[in-house]
Amino acid sequence: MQNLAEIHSQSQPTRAAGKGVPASHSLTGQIELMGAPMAFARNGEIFGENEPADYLYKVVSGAVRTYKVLSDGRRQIGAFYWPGDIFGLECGAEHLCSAEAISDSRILVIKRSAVLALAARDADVARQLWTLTAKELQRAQDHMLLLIGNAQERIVTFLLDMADRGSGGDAVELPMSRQDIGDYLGMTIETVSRMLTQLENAAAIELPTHRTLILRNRRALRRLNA
Amino acid sequence: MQNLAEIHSQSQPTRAAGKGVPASHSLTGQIELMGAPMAFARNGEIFGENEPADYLYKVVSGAVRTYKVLSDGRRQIGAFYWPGDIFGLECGAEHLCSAEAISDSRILVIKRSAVLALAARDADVARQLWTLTAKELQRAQDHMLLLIGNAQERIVTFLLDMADRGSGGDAVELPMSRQDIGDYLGMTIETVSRMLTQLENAAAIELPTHRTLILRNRRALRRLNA
DNA sequence: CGGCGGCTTGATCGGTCTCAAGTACGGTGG
DNA sequence: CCACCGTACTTGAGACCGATCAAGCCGCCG
Repeated sequence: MQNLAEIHSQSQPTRAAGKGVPASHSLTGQIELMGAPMAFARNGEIFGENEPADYLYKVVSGAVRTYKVLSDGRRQIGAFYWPGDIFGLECGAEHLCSAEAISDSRILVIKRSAVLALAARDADVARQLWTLTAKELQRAQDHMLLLIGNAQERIVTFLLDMADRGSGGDAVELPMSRQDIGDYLGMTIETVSRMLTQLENAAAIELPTHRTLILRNRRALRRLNA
Repeated sequence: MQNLAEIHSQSQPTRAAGKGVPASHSLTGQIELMGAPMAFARNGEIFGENEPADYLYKVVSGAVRTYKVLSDGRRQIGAFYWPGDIFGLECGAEHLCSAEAISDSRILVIKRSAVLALAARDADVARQLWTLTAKELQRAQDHMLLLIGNAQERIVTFLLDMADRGSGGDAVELPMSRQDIGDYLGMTIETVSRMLTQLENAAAIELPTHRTLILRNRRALRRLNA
């Protein structure tokens, strides 16, 4: 039910983009016409590290995590993707990380070869592939800055990020587990939990459900964020 | 003196590439013809964060660091660049980090507008701009993985990296200070120093000079690295 | 109602930072 | 060539933060 609602709210702007497309979104528009929607169950693998990167992906509904697993078993989550986000785009022939659905998701699956062929003819499309990768780079660099802060700074930055990417209001649905958050921020679930409790006690946030976050004092959060 | 020698050893392969250019290096070849060499003194600023990204850069001799400074004064070094490396390439209009010469350096300075114009006409050049950014992304992701390890793992990975990028032998010149290393690895200079001493005591490395590193036991290092 | 998985809370341990001296090195001038 | 100085680096002691290990709690689903 919830998924169906999400599909509607997401696919409508998509169709609109397919008609009156601003130049800067032509890749998104043209690409989507080449894509086939697919359903992935919660925790289902979308692609694995070192697999051939024959496709790229766009989230229609649900949410996705990309990650690498280190030799000692630790898992580092590289990014979370929301409806509208494109992921799995590689310049080389293989995926550099794995991707899984965080919740039941619908994903547009797009043939890479078709996109590359288009890019070879259309400089505009080529530039947008480059732009997408540059955005990923910027995201990775911001993520690096996150990892050098202390636990509180990491959590606060993360929560503000989540809120910015959500509906815009103060209530945010967190589709990922505490383990996911920990693996994204480079800390244990215990520390994640403690920091959340601490922020709740400080009246900066509220957690009516484990997966529901309400920002109560953005100003205070931004101050802690420094 | 040393600089002149470096310029020679570096500029020769460059000239060779300008003549019989493999397709996959055409950007490097064509771009260099558009560049003007410039000298930067040790610690000299090459560009600053948020400045217009009108140029991109290629190290001829010396070494370069890119970094961001956080509001609380901490500095995070994003990458080190050696002769042959290209840096400062942005997809957007502004630089996202600052860049400084680590030692006295000669840098090829290339007009971005010329490169972009070329890319708009030549799909091959466009693809190589994309490839360069994708390489940066991969580097940033590896750097993230570095930051989640403990101090010993970070140092060991760093040293092995340095050795790989050096002449290939076991002796490596480290042009950067302990502070640079610390800001790259997200730790204090004291911890950097302690880890180096510890590795030296374990006979894994040797530090005849503060800036000279000799790997004595790569196997042991790789094991610590895990 | 029972059981399981995900989350929280508590106590302790260890690693890294911080603060504070001490030391070696490179450059400069006598 | 040596003495001097300043900077960069090393070493040490103590505090603090987050990891670890171990219970306990909550919500969910059968």
